[in-house]
Amino acid sequence: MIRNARVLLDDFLPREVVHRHEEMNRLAGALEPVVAGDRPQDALLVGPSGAGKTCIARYSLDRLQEQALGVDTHYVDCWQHSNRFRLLYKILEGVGTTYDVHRSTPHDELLRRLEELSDPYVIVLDEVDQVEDKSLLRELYAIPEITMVLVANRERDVTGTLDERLRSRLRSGETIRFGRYSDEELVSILEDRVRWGLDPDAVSRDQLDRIAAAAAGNARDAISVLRLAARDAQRDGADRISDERIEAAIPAARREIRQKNAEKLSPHQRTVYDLLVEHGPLAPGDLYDRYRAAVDDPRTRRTIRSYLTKLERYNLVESEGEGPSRRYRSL
DNA sequence: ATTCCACCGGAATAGCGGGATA
DNA sequence: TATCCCGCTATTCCGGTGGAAT
Repeated sequence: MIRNARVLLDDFLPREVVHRHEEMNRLAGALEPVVAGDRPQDALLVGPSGAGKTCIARYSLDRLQEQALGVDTHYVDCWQHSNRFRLLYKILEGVGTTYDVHRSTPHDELLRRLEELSDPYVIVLDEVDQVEDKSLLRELYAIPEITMVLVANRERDVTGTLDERLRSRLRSGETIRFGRYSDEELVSILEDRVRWGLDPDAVSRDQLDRIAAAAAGNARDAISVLRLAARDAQRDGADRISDERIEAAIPAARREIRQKNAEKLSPHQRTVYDLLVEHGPLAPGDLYDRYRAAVDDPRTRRTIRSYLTKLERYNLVESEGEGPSRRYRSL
C-alpha cells in the first residue's frame, strides 16, 4: 500500500512548493542578487508551526544552489544546536572546514574561519529563537559574506532579545509572515503526498478532509497523521486506510512527538514531568516540595527551574501567570 | 501606595567525563 | 599512560519582577 514512504517523512522536500508562491517569490527576491554577485538581503520568516516556513527556506536554498556557482548554502536547525559551539560547528560544516575541529578547538578559531570566507554563504537558521547565545547572531551578522535567513514562530522571540543595532539590520531585510494553511490547501498538500507515496485508492477524499480539519492549518501535523495511519494499515496488511485508523492516528501523532521528547529527559527531569502529568497544574513551590519527596537526592530549586524551561522548550509543559501566581501544567 | 514574598533567570564557579596530546 | 582542555550539568549567589497583603 505504501509505495514510497519517504514522501511522508518530516524532512521530505517536494520538488515544487504549492500555496506559498508569494512567500517563495519574496524570499527568492531577497536572495537572488547573490547570483549576479551582488549582496543579498537577510530575511526573517515568521509564522506558526507547520505553515511552510522551513519548507520554503530549504527549497530556496536548493534553488540557489542550482542557479549560482561559488555560493555556499547550509540549513541549520538551532533546536538541536542551541549553544555557541554546536551552532558554529554546524555552520562551518556547510563550508566543509570542520575536518580538524574537535572539542578542544577554541571557539574563536571557529568564528575566525567564518570571517575568512571569500565566497558568499547563505545560511538558514531554523528555530532561531532557541539560540542561547544571542551575541553569536550579531557576530555572524558582522561577517559580510554571510547572509542569514532566520526562521521563528513569533517575531518578538527573535527581535525581543537582540540589541538595537541587530534589530535595525533585521528590519532592513525582508520579513515574510506566514499564515496557517486553509483546510483546502492542506488537503491538496496531502493529495500530492498520497499520489507520490501511496496506492491511489488507499485514502478517500473525505478522509483527507478529516485529517485537514484535525490538523488546524499545520501541514506537518497533517502529514504525520497520514504517515501513522498508513504505517498501521501497511503493518496489518490492509490495502486501504480505514476511518478508524485515521481517528486513532490523530491523537497518536501528537503523542508521538511528546513521547520522543520525553525520552530525552534525565530521570530527575522525568520525575518533574511525571508529577505535572499526574497532579495537574502546580505552583512552583508545591511542585518542588512534591519533587523533593519523590526522589532520594533532590536537585536544587534553581536546577528544577532550568528543567522547567527545558520542558517548556520541548512543548511538554506549559506555564501561565507570572511571579508568585505562576502555574505549570503538562500538555 | 508601599511593602513583602515567591519566583525568575543571568552570571560565576566547581566537578565530571571524554577526547586529544605528549 | 598521564595530562590537559573543554563542554556539560548542577550549584551558589543575586538582582529584578509582579501579584498579594497591608
